[in-house]
Amino acid sequence: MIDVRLLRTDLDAVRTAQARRGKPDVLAQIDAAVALDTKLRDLTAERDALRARVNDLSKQVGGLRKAGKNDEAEAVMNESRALGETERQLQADFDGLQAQLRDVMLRIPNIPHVDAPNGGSDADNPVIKGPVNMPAAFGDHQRVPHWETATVLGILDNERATKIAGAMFTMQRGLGATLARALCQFALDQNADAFEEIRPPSLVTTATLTATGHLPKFADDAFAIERDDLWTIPTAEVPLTSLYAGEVLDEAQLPARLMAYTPCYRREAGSAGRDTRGMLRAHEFDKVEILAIATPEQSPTLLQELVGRAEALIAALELPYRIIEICTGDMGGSHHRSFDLEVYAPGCDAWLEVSSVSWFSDYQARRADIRFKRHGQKGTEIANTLNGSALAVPRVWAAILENHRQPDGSVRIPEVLRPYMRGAASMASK
RNA sequence: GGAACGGUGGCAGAGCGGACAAAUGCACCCGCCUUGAAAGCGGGAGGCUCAAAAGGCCCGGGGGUUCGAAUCCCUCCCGUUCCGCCA
Repeated sequence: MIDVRLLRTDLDAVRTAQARRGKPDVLAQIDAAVALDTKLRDLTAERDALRARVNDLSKQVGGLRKAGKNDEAEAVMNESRALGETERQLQADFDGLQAQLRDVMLRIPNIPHVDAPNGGSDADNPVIKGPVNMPAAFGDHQRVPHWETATVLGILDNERATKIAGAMFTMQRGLGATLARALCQFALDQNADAFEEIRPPSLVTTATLTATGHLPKFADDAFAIERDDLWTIPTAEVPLTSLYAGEVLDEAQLPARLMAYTPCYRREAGSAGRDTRGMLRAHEFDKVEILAIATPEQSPTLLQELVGRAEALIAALELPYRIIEICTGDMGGSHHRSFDLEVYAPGCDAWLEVSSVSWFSDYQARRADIRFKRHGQKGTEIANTLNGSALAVPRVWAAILENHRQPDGSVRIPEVLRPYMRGAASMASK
């Protein structure tokens, strides 16, 4: 959520910034929020004055009773009783308005960072680095889609995954499964110097999924376990962001750096029929996420650090990549500023998004109620959150199969992964 | 799933219808004392809302009773222990 106070103090700035997203309905939501907020504040003043009166009368009753003046006490009680009726009515109105305001506020997106590039769609995302590791030319042996190579090598069995779980599920076998696990372990180990490893729940409550901004707007994208009122997580961002929800952290604890490997579940509603082959899109996949909870001042540096860490992993895997910045029209609703890391897959002839690193300013932290206290200062302040995929398995898995495919049809395993694959240097058909 | 007992400030823990934002201890901050520190003594300090003051709200969440609820009632959630089941 953005701070409601911004609507009162900097309405024009909010409008201008939100207009950069190019979503007309957002401006309408802002107007609605302003109207509700104004009414709510008037009502609050009215209700509080009434309450003050009731509180005062109640105290009088206590005093009169003790003094034995029961008749006078009775009169005051009657007056207070009458006011109580009005108070209850005002409170009911208040509750209704507040719920409406919250509902609108939850749907208003974050304010883009001043440096986020303007643009209307992903076509406008500028490439800010790369291509890196791009060979002058790819060999014919690399122009083979990973699903063909994987089938020949017997390391991917999506037909049986479909038999077991339905369309859009994948299943790796043998060294293919080992490779998926190796990528996760590698990503965790590479970031263990600065991040605490967490193994969080992958099923979460509605409140937790709301904190990150996935609800209420994107309910269709998540699997719901209705009987138990739980949701499957689309990313480890969800449980990690809420790890300190409702808590007040000491300034010295920041930045808190957390990382987690989790399975990720996405319904991919609206994507039926797209990327049906191979590993490019699935309902369930593995990912290692790195995340920071920080002060606003620490955030810009952390954002660069997270991008750098994601980049280092891809570079170590000897894959061609580039970094793009997400423009205002393509940015996620919770995002303040974000960058994507794309890997080139010669077999598919496509740039695959393998990592997305974002700064959420205080948008998620306000929803999750994560605050911190500065030394020597009164009060608390909303924290900032940032996160990024250190490594998302499926597309990296696919890119390895395509980039590292050898003329003889085998796939070379990058050096850095071999210790995680029982020393295997390549995957070849039997 | 069943039973019992709990959920109060950063932590521990009292309060169980009327001046309770809430005793006390620990931790914390500021003084005094001291060469410095500890101990001791004195003082301070919760969060949210409001531009601020006033006011209001917050004793797990929600609802109810009452002139008045941390305190009584209902309900949900969470925790601990025991039983059952189980990887």
